[in-house]
Amino acid sequence: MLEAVSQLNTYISVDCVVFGYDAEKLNVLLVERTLSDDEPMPDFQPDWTLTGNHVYEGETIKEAATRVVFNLTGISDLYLEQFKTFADPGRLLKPKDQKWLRSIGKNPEERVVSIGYFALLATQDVSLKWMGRRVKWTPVKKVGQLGFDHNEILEQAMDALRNKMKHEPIGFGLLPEKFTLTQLQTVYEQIFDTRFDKRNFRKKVNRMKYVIPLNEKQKGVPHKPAQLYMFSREVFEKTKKELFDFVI
Amino acid sequence: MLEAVSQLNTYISVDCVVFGYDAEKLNVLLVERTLSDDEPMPDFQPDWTLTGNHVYEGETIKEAATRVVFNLTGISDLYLEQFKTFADPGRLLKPKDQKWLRSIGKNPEERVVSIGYFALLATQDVSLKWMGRRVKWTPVKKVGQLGFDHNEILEQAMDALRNKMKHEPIGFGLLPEKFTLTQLQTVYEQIFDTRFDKRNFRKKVNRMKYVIPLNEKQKGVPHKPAQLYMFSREVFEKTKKELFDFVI
DNA sequence: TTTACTTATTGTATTATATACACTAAGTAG
DNA sequence: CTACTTAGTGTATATAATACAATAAGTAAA
Repeated sequence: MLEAVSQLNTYISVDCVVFGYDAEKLNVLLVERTLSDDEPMPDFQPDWTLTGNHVYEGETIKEAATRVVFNLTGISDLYLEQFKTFADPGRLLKPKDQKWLRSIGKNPEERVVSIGYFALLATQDVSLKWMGRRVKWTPVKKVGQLGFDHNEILEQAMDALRNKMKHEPIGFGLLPEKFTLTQLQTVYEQIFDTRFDKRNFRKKVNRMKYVIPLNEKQKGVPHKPAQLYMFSREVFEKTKKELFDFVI
Repeated sequence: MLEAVSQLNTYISVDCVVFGYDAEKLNVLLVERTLSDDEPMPDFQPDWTLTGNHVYEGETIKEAATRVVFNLTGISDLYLEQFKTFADPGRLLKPKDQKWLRSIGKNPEERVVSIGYFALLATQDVSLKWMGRRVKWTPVKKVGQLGFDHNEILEQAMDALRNKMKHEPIGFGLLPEKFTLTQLQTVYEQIFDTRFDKRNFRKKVNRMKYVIPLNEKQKGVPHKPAQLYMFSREVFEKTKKELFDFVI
């Protein structure tokens, strides 16, 4: 991955909401926010934030987001989408945020624009990289109070994810390359917090010619093994219908 | 409208793609880019750009976008949506852009983040305000080369508009409050560059209980006057179906 | 080997929506 | 009253949505 030699821009950052699905639930990647060891600030309790960084001069914002995700996961080939930008005055004005900004030598008055990206992957494809700070998966439903305005950013990312998933075949980004139909159904049930009828769900998938059955079955399960499938974006692009599937 | 006393931030701007529909075609609001009169730069030919401005310190980015649109149109109650942010290095590096930036005393090296909004309105509801620069409606299909990276921004706005219109009832934002079904159909035909069957289109609209017939007909037309309708967002919110109208 | 257990897989009937297609109705203008 | 223009409507067929329950294919334990 690109290792920019140029300087970090101080007022443009990207925040990445990295969603990881683990066959049961949707998780989000968080990093611990601490002060550097030599900072004498005993009242600063470490807490958690989304992953993000400022952009290098000379780097595009998408490159910056890709770099952030790559540095933590080692993955660069994933679904990554810019969903919203956060630039309001007051977004970094909580006392704890101000304290942290000062501690790393930033001007806490400076207005920082943060461009939000969300990324999708299957947690089983990832081993988290230690980048000098603790990193963890947290179930989205159990995320507590985050640093900065990151709870807001996470919420907006969830909205964007749900919206996109309603109309584009991106749920596959949360599954391993080979998956079962039950796994696929469960992804949608988890994210939309609902249940579907199995037969009707499969009828629907059946019509989608880009969900392709493989000559392979699940292994190592203590019950009837399920058929494995893969997603083909190529077939999707070729077979998708245009229009009149729209709302007025 | 808010008249900020604070200073303009130099590196955060909003660009507004103001779409106006005029019963025939989709237009976009452009402003002329000139040098101030006392600038001795005879080789700078005026050209056109989208409408935009930097944000005031203390102002949210949505407020800034609302202000920009209000100042040109006098309208503040319209559909306005953040669709994408443009912050790549090199987006303002064309010689003409550099010349212009220098002429207004900006550092042309500074990296400027521009947050893109698009807005919808019916041109007949608007009388353009003279803000010291020429302003005009241009048919989207006839837009030539714009200043800065505004052709790129316009294209992305069109993409966002089409996408949103496929799944949300926002087409009404381009029509006057009372409209005919033919007008509604034409909006969609223009924007998606296609034709629909009149009977099928009306059957579809008929099922949408939030498109409400009024006790009123078109006036002053030299043929059978059409029934007028209105859109009710309230009814829409109450009657919209949840889920399973999704793509896997 | 048999039984219990678990998850995978499948079909039918009903209703709603999509699509293709052409004629009549209600105005104005001359 | 005739010509012109746009508004408004119905039917038949195919596809998709929805509600609903029994059988199949494995493993694990008796």
